[in-house]
Amino acid sequence: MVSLDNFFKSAFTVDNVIFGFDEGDLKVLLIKRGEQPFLGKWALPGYFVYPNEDLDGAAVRVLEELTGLKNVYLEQVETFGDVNRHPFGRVITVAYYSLINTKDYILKLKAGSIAQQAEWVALKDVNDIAFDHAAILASCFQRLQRRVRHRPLGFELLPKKFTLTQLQQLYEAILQTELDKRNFRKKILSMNLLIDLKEMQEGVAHRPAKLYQFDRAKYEQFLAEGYIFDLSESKKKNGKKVNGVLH
Amino acid sequence: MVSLDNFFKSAFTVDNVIFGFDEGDLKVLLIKRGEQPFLGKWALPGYFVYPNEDLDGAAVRVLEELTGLKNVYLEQVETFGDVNRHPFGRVITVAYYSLINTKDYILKLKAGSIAQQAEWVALKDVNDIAFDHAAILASCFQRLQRRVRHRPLGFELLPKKFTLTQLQQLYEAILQTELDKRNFRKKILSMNLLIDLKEMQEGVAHRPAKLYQFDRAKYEQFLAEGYIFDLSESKKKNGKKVNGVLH
DNA sequence: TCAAAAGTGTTTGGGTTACACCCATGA
DNA sequence: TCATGGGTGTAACCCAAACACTTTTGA
Repeated sequence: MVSLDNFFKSAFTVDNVIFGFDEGDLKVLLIKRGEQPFLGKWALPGYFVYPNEDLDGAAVRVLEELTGLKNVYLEQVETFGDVNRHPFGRVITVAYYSLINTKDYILKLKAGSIAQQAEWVALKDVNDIAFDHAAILASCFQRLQRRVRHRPLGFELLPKKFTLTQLQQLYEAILQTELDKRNFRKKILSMNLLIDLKEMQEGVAHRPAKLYQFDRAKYEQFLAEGYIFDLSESKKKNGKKVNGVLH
Repeated sequence: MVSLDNFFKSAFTVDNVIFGFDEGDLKVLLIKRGEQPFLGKWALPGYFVYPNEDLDGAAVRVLEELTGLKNVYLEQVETFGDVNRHPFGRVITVAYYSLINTKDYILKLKAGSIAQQAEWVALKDVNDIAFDHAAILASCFQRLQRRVRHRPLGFELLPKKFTLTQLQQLYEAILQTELDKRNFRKKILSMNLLIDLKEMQEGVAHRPAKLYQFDRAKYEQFLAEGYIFDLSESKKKNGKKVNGVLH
């Protein structure tokens, strides 16, 4: 039997996939690393978890140090622990993703930060990032795609006031499909989670759209009452619907 | 800036929620701990991850050392890292669950194993277990409940040959609901993932049931073709169906 | 008046639900 | 012959999907 001391030589980090939505594209916030290893390379923001800090706390800290944002949607996804994933020793990393409204975002790069610079990169343009971050990003994106079918998360990525078309474009970006405008509006409005602000877009060169706001209070009330939101769309293959199986 | 050395003083473990199905109940395999901390207390099987071992590998090892089983369904769920969750120092744990057929199971308790004994405990009878294992168990069970709606996992928990009633009882145990017999059979059979073995139950004091087997080859073929299985049942609240929202 | 995006209803098909009685076997 | 669980079909309903034209604004 090995002495337990041999096990207390590891470290762990959190890495945070920060999603934002801008110009019709789903984007991720990447940093240019200001430290070894992978100095100067693009990577997901992340850092070691401090001894007196729990995992969620570390994820919040990483996000806050970089963006100044607190109280945003944050969810743990998966832990990556390949033996040689970090050149400095045994380091496993707990991956989180968060959803922020890019309009709220103010880039904060502290002196001595792990990041030299930070940049929003469209998901499809991400390539060659440090560590196993490509796998982490893929896993988090997949989780987001699933979650968004069952919970009204889209609003986290939009400004307070938004149009239904913006919301639809966001869902299309996340789900990587096209959605039918009329059906989308019917479903979204049937949730009863949108407040019609009785305001209009201004200064657009076409018919202005109505502005809506997410009714967070009502959502939390629904949750408390035990309602389950299932935003799922059915899945098809070759235009043929695949049957559900249970019940 | 702290020296990185300060971070390399932690350890991590895996804990494994091993589900089995027996006598109409969903059960978990618990061990009586043969080591400090929590010596003599019931806990989930788990152990430190060795320096040369990745996380999935450690989960497989823990399972295999205890049950002798390999190649079973195993899925990482969540990582728990509260600062004081382990009395010996900073130890985070990666939680997995696995699904096994209790008929295949042969308890192996090696000398010097971390377990003094092991026992199948019905989910509802689990109480007062070591560490934060209650939270881990809850998280894994929740994951199982979700997964089983979308993937044909039930078969992992049954003997090779089973009856439709056994399968239904299993789903009822996992989902903690009652299911309609006729509708359940219709859906399950419409999956086309069951092989009718043309055999019958024997020695039962009632009309014998047909035996079926899961068609794993066809399932994998379907997966490869991109089919998505959605075994979801709709959710109700007060008998009123809650609308889906997307598309 | 033109371009651009907003906004709006109806029909159809398929899947989910609810529901009750006869069958085969061993005791 | 009785108790026990096995096995089967249909009708109603609801939701998802498909689909096209009019409206409003700024340029």
